[in-house]
Amino acid sequence: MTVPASKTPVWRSIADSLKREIGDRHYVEGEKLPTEARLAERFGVNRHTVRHALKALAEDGLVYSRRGAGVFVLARPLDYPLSRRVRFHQNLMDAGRLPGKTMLSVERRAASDDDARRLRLEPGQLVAVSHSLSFADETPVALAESRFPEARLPGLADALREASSITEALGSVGIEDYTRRTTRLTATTATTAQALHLQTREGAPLLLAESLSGDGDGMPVEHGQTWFASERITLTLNHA
Amino acid sequence: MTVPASKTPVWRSIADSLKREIGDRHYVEGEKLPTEARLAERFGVNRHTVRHALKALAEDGLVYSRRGAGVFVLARPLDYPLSRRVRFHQNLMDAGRLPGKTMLSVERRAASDDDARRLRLEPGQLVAVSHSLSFADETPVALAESRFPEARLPGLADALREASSITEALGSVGIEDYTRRTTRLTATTATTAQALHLQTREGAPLLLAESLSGDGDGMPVEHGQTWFASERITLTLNHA
DNA sequence: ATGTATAATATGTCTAGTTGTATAGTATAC
DNA sequence: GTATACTATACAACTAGACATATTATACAT
Repeated sequence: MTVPASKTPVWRSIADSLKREIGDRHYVEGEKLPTEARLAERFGVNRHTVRHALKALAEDGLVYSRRGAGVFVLARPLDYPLSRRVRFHQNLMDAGRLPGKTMLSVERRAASDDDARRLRLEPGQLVAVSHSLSFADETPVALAESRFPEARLPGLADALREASSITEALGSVGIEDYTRRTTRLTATTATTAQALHLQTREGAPLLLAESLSGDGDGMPVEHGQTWFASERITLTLNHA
Repeated sequence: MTVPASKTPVWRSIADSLKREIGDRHYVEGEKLPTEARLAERFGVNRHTVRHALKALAEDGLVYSRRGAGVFVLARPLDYPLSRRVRFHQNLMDAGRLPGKTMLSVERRAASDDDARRLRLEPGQLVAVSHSLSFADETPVALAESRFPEARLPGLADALREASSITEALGSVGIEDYTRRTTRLTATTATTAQALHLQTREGAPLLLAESLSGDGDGMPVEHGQTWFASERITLTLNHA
């Protein structure tokens, strides 16, 4: 259900943060750290909490303080927490176009009010719903649920079941050209089921892209949600 | 001592009561609720029962609590368009929200290898580093850490400290026009410190946008990371 | 230049109050 | 029996403000 609550006190994470910065030479030996008040502002905590963190650093012999003057760097830590950013650097431009895609299921069902509004159908008309899993080099990176206006594009559900790609399936029902209209991005955490598919842990950060695609005339042809395993993938936008 | 046998638990009716009061603007955005102890007194229950009710409100995103400080009222979610020319203030005002930004800290320090590569400096040259927090109607929505090539734009750190916006600060050192070159999007979960700033819980989903902006000639002027409180904001891409 | 008074900053200490968490216990409903 | 709802107590973690004390920066007189 919930992410295992790490019970690291705030002051400790602040201490680690400063330790890392000293280790990375953001502050050099002899240099004065920002004042307690500024650090408190920066970390969004009370001055006393910062003092607690600084006390820990002082006890480690990393800094020392002089009343009225400031806090100064004494030495670098022998070892400090490694910087995060150990990431898979997978570049992809367009959400949902990845090599390696497995169709998990394709169903036909009546459009919900929401589906109908987005796909410009009447509630109750048929929509094709597909669930799919995308891979990059055998590793699952994205889980998608897409809805198509089956009522307007009869035979699409069957085509989706047989075709090897969405583009191909759409082509077989007469849509030669479809483009993404909008994408809305948020972050979520993985449910149990999502974690299973994406081979990650429950509560892992996921990037959720909700998209709407249309044909050349702007008529919607697909509306769906794609969950990316954020630890394995990065969406890159080139504002060219 | 006799409690009337009702089907709904006491904590739920307390939650409903508070919910109604917040809805009725009895308590406004950002305002602090009475302490748990006082609420317990007022409703004639144990503090833990009040806590149970407050937990429900927090899960609905209505309130947020800070240990040692109190419980505060939050605001509603909103949409945030991502485009080449990122103008936070304009976007929020278009959405009918009152934008705000507070500079948490501005420092100058030596560029790390990573900073240097991205900003096209030599390692060790000066970079200006700012931490800032953006608001919509008093509710924090984004936390940012930005790095600027101070070596190439002397005086920028001071300008950032005084100016009311990044655009203004860059303008004062001769950068009239800057645009976003790339944005990389991932999802993460909130660390303790991030949760504090964004007034959310530890482990809450965050949308992380890493961006690189350049001037008219393509020379980098800013490189930074922005963490969006995903429960309060959605990034929207218009593939126009 | 040098010394001095003064204001502004910065850290040190103290008191009080608030939320977070852990543990234990009681009554009631199913 | 065993959850569920609630009470009771204690302590940890953090905030908030006030004030003392040490240091630095500034202005000014000499």
